[in-house]
Amino acid sequence: MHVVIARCTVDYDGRLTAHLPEAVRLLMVKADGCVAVHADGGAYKPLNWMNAPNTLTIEQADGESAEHETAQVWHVRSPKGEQLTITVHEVLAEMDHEMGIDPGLVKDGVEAHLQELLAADPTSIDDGFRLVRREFPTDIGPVDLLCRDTDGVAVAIEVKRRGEIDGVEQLTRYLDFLNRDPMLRPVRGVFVAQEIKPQARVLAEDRGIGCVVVDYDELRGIESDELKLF
Amino acid sequence: MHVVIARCTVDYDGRLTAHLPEAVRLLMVKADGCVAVHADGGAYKPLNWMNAPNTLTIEQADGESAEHETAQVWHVRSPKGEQLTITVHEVLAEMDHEMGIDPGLVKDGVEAHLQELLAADPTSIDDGFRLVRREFPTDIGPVDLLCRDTDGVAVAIEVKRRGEIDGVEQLTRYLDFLNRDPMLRPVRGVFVAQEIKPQARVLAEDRGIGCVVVDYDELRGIESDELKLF
DNA sequence: GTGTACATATCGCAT
DNA sequence: ATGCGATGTGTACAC
Repeated sequence: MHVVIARCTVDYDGRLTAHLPEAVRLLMVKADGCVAVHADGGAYKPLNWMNAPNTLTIEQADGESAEHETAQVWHVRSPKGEQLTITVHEVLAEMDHEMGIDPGLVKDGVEAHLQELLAADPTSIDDGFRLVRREFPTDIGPVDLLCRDTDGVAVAIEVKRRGEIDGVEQLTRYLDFLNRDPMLRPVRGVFVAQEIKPQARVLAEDRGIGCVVVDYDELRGIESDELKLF
Repeated sequence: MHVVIARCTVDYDGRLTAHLPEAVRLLMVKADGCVAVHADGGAYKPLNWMNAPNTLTIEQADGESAEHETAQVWHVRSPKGEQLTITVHEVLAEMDHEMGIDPGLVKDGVEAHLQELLAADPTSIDDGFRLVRREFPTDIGPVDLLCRDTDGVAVAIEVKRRGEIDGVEQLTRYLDFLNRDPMLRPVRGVFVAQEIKPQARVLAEDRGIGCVVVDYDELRGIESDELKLF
């Protein structure tokens, strides 16, 4: 990892073109060759960047350039033809350090957990729901949960952390395919999420898809309560 | 901007919980208070982070902690109740620098520009197109452009930098809703992008949606040519 | 403030 | 490679 604080101007030409006028910024070059230009604010996203793989060549200023206060020009090029040019006018601080490979991150609390909890107790979606299968396969991908309701009617369930329009589209596609299967037909749909956006709800209801909002912590509570009973 | 390279362990508890085992990483604290933990690879996204606003308190190790090799514990807390805890075992390098406010980024070539250019001259999509409205509202969100063709028929236009299947789905939804309005019906659709992926084109054509590929530089050229006429 | 769509999104997985 | 889904998405813009 190489870190430089420098007064610089930056130009990117690739998927779009962008220009950064002269200012003091942090330049970060990682071991895999990716480069990021950070301002002193604005969350974690850099102003400009180039992902690996790419090649970095640093052109030292010759005499004439030095007159124009240019110390270095960094050329970062990717195989796809993207290009980032950093003109370094002045280096204010610098740091270099070996870091080794990171052991990586352990996460908890994402959609998979929500799906597990609902699979363990589908009645938390609607009374009498019985699980047929998790990740029920269709030609266009697996449905999160397939259940049957009290009347024995098949119910396809799409689980999301945040319910937005895309999720309704996804469930609609699954329903289209599931309803071609004479063994399953008719299949109705239920959209389950911790939060459902109004426009997603409009679209879902317009298509006869039910909407259920669930609480992750509450589900986890119910789950642990039920475990206590055994 | 404060930058530290340190052997550390990291725990995040907020929208999810996550843990990073001990390793050498770069810690970045920006002037606005946001904090990022970077590994020496993996593009520009940090392993963990906390966006502004938040408060950072650094707890120096007391004697007992020092026995366990802990030098500092950083507590980052956001008003939303998210929390990032960085246990610093050893500081390997450090850097601190004032950078001032960044003058900001000038971008060119994003969808908004494309939409502006097309709104200014819809005939670059098809001869005789007249603009009715940009961001024409529907119950499920705004359509990029609504035009009328030479026959006075309404045309909904979805603009994308890169035309993929999602964009066709989006336009299809708008068309479904627009075609319920007796004042507009019938509404046809045109999908406009700098590049249209083959599968997106197949889907669009299957649904009777037209596809138009436009060249950004050329549009800008036409635009400046027309400006010259005035 | 809320809600929606865009992003040089990134990232991972399956085909 | 391409498509598709998830992300602690983040961010700007409209209502």
